[in-house]
Amino acid sequence: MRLSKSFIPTLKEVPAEAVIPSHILMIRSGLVRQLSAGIYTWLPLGYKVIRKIMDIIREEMNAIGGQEFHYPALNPKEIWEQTGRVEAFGDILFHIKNREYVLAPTHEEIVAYHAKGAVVSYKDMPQIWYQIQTKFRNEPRPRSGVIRGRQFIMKDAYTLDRSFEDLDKAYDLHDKAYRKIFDRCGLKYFVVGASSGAMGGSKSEEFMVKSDAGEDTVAYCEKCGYAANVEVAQSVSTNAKRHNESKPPYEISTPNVKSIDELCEFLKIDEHETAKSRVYVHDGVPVLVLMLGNDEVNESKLGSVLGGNVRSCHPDELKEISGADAGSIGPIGFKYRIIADNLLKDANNLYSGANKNDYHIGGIDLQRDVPGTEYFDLRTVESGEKCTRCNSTLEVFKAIELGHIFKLGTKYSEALGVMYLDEHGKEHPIVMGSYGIGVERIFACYLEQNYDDKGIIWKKPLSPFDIQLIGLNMKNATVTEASEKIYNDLQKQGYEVLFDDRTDVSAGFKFNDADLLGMPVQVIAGEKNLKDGKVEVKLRATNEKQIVELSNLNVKLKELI
RNA sequence: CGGGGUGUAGCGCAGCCCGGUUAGCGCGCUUCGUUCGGGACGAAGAGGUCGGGAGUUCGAAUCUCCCCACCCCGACCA
Repeated sequence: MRLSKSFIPTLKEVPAEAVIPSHILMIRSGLVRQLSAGIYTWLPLGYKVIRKIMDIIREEMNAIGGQEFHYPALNPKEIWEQTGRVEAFGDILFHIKNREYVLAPTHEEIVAYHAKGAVVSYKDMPQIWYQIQTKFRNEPRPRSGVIRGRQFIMKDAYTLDRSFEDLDKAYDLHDKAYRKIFDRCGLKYFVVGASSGAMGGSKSEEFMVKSDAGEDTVAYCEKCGYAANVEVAQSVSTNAKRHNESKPPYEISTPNVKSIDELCEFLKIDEHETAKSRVYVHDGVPVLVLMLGNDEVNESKLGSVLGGNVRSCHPDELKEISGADAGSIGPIGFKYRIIADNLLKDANNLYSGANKNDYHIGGIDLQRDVPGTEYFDLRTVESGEKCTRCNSTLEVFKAIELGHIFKLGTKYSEALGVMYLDEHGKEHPIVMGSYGIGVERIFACYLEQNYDDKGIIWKKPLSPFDIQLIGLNMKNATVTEASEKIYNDLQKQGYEVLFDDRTDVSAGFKFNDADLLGMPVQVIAGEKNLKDGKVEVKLRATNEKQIVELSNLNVKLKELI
């Protein structure tokens, strides 16, 4: 493609609305333009990359027996009501104003609808149905460029099986296919076991990429591959001690001592001798949560332990509940339910609040003094703690979810009555699986992982072009003739070439544009080298440059690409 | 939805606090000339409902009120 005739609006300056590297690069290199919050137009160069990603996904989905569909984005609301998901999605679901339609945020219902009455025998299964299509979600806050949009491209696949055993097989096929897809795209990713939430299924895995732009926080062990959302992650941590001798509880005057740090400083004790108190309200009833030292309560873990409705207590409620303000609350004399983190199990000689302002109590033996205490894992894993599997060091960081695979089970088939007959003529609901990949997220994650201060660094699989051919000074006849010939030759060799044939742009400008756009190889045709029958070949990734005989160019490129 | 910020030429910004000619600057764009291997130079140009509405005032980009859009943090996130 000729740059002089292409719409590739590169920008020298950083657009105000872009903050994260991938978003900045997409806009600066003319790949994408924003239309509205969370809604983007893919420009030709960007769409070329999108198509390459989609092709890789297609090849790998077809390889496991997937059949490509194209489901409608516009769906009758009625079907969504039958599965209760109009309510479940709430404001996230886009509603059409002048007809009873919704814009599909995913397609379980539609797959089940078409399977009904059509996939009727155990002989009709297994099936893998997938599509690559635009999805709509009314995100309350779109952000991070294309990473969280209101309209986005998703590959979604659905499996239909007769049994949970067969679903396991379909799930494993997708697990393997996903790894191939992300490997081929050149991404560094990891896999997290996750809870499947409102999708309504059992087992699920998330494929994730480490990134500050991510929306999830995960704990990851490089050594053994343990990865978990911090909402559920666990680590090896040291329990509070149980000393041979339990001191009797005694009150200590601690004027103006509120935090654990202050308490340790005031009493010259170690954090591990203290229990921090947090009060929550669970379905209207106060609960005291005790944590060892300065450990933070993990509210997701707390939520799943307690169930129901949990909120942290307002400061002005504390006095009435406990008799003291924050900083002086503790288990002794607390009149409601008390739960504690596992690390505090049966600890003694602890210091904690006295439920009386400016007083703490020492010599607390949880076994003896607070016998009703229930113990759970309630703490949040932090970077540097040890992995529960291999005892190596865990790292906690933000990550972007690229793909998610679920074992759905029979939720949708039962809701919509999608049944088949087994070999004994007995009726069963079809067992479904659901598997998504965010196409733009692959794009954004690739950029997050492959750029430098000059711009994008493409590798062959996703690069919109293999080669950027730069004709320097296209007003010079030698350069024009030679570069036109090279352009034709390279294309005949089967390379995708972006030819910078602009006549009105200086050399430096072309070099910088080429580095910004980031094709893996640059072929630079200038008067200086052409007069010796040579061109310069530059590798974008390493900035390695070599002068190559024109006659040897094809051989050289074969080595490089 | 809570908190913070921004909105002035295609892009990036100044001007606003303290109202007063014809609203500026850089980049980009057009024309001509020069230059031609690391974001060239000169000259001449085009381009603006100052986000929208209402108000205060002799006079509003500037002050007041309402609304909208976009960005960031949080909540939310099958």
